[in-house]
Amino acid sequence: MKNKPHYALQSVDHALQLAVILQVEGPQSVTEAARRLDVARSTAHRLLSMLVYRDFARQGPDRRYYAGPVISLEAGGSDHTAVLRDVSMPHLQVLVDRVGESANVMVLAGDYVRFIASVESRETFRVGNREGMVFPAHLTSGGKPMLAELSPEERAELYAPERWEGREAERPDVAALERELEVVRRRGFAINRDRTETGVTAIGRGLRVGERTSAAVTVSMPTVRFQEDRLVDIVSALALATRDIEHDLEGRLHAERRWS
Amino acid sequence: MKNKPHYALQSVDHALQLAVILQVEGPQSVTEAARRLDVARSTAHRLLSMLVYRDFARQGPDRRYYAGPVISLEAGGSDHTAVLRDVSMPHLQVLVDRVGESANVMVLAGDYVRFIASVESRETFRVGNREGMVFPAHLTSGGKPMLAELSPEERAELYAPERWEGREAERPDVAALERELEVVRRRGFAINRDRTETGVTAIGRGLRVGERTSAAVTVSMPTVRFQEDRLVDIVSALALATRDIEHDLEGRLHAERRWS
DNA sequence: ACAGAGGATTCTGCTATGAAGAACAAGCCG
DNA sequence: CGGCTTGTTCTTCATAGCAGAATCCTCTGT
Repeated sequence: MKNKPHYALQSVDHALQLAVILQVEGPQSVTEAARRLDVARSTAHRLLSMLVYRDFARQGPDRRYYAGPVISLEAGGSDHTAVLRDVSMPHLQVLVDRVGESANVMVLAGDYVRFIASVESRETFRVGNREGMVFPAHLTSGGKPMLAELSPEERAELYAPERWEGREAERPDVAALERELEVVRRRGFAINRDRTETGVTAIGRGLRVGERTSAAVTVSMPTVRFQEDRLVDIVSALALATRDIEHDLEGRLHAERRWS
Repeated sequence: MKNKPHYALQSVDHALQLAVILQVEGPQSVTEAARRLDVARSTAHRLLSMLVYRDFARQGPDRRYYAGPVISLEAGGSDHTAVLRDVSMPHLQVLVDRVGESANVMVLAGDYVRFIASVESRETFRVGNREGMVFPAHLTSGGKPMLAELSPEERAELYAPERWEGREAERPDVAALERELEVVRRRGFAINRDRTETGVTAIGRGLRVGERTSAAVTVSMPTVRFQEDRLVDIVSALALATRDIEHDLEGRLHAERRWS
C-alpha cells in the first residue's frame, strides 16, 4: 500500500480523494461526498467549490458535481504543451509590448480550451492571468479559430447532443456556430466582446502545430479600452506573433523526439 | 474571471494549482513549485507529497515532480467506468463471500491500471481498499491478462523506450514480459506473489468490455493465507464472477447510449 | 577525492485557517 | 402548499498547515 506522507495535509487529501471519486465513480451530490469522506456537508461543499474553481469539477443542472475538464480531458501531450508554452512566452511578451494589452496561448482539448501561457500587460486595469484555466471552446476568441479548422465531421462529433449530457444548457446552437465559424475562417481571426467575461474583449487567431491548428493566440483587454480603430493594429500584431511562434515551434519540434 | 469561492481553502487551492502547473508546464522541482505558488519550500514539499500519494504527481529520478497518472491518463469514459463499477459491485460481494478474500475490478489506462471497485473481506487481517489508486499494469495480476490480450503492436507502443522517458527504471524487460504474458494467455489467469506489495498475493482474470479485454477482476490476500490448494477454487470463482459481470454489463451497455 | 553550494526533506512551534454546527435557502414530493 | 431533505452560507474555535531552522542529499568544480 502506498504510504501516507509523514506530514499529510488532511484538507488536501480530502480534495484529491474527492476528485478521484468523481473521476472513477461519476457524479456525486454534496451529501454523498460528505458521507464518502466522512466530513460535514458544509466541509464537502467547500471542497467541491474549490474543485469547481480550479476546473477539477463542475456542477450539473441536477446540482450534482461531475468530474471537470482537468481530470476528464485527454491531457496527453504534456511535453508538447510544455514546449509550446516555452516557445510562445517571449513572443507573447513582444506582442504585449506592441499592443499594450494582455496576451495568451491556448490549446484545444475536447470541446474546451486550456490557457497554457499568459503575459499580462503593465496597465493597472487589465485582464489578469488565466494560466491553466479551462473555458468552452465555442465561447472564446481563441477556441473559434481552432474549431473553424476542424473538419465538419470532427465538429459534428464534438457537438453531438449525447456528448453534452448533463450540460445541455451549455451546448451551443450548432447551425449558428457553423455560420459564425465561417466568418472566422474568412476573416482569419475571431473577436469576442463580453462573451467569456463581462467587460472583456478578446481577439484571437489560430496557431498551427505541425499539420493542425490546435492552438491559438489571443489578445484581451477591458472592453472600455477597445476601439474599432485599434482592431487593424491588433490583428496585424497577432498575425506576426502567430507566424513567429509557428516558425520557432517548427524548429523545436524537429529537434524533439516525438511519439503519439 | 472565475470567482474565487467565498470560503476558499488556501491549502487545497495550492495543491490544485500545482497539479495544473504540472499538467500544463511539465516537471517542476520543489524550489520552482515553491516560487510559483509563493510558499515556503517545506510547504511545497508537503503539497507535492500529497499529490504523489494520491497519484496526481510522481517523482522522477531527477527528483523533479511530473504530472501523475490521474491527470495524464486518458480518463474519458467516466460514465463507462461508473457503469462497470456499478455492475461489478454485487458480483464482487458474491466473490468475496465465496472465497473469503478481498476482490477488485480495475481498468487499463495507458500502461497503468486503475482500481475502480473494491470489496474487502471481513477478515481482520486483509488487503485494504485501493479504489481510485493506480499501479503499473505489468506489475499487477489484473494488468497482465489485459496486456496479454492486446495486439503485439499495441504492446510494442505501450512499452516503447521513448514512452518511458523519465521513468526508465520502471520500464519492464519486454522480452521477459512477453514470455510471462504467453503463460497468462495460456492459463487464463495471472498470479502475483509479493509483486505490487510485500506480503500480498493476488490472482487476476481479464474481463471483456464490449470487444476488448479492457478490465480485470482480481482476488487479493495476505501471502501467509495463500496455499496452492486454494488456487483451483479461487480461479474457478473468478471465472464465474467474470462471466456474470460480462453478462450483466452486456445488458447494461445495450441499454446505454454510447459514443466514442 | 573532497569541499562547497544549492536543492530536497524533516521537524517544531505558533497562529491563521479549516472544521463542524447552526441557520437559512432551495428544491422535490406527496 | 407544507414538510422534508439537500444545498449553501456564516460564525466560532481548536488544530492543522505554515514558515523557518536544521539536517540530509546531490552535483559540480578544483
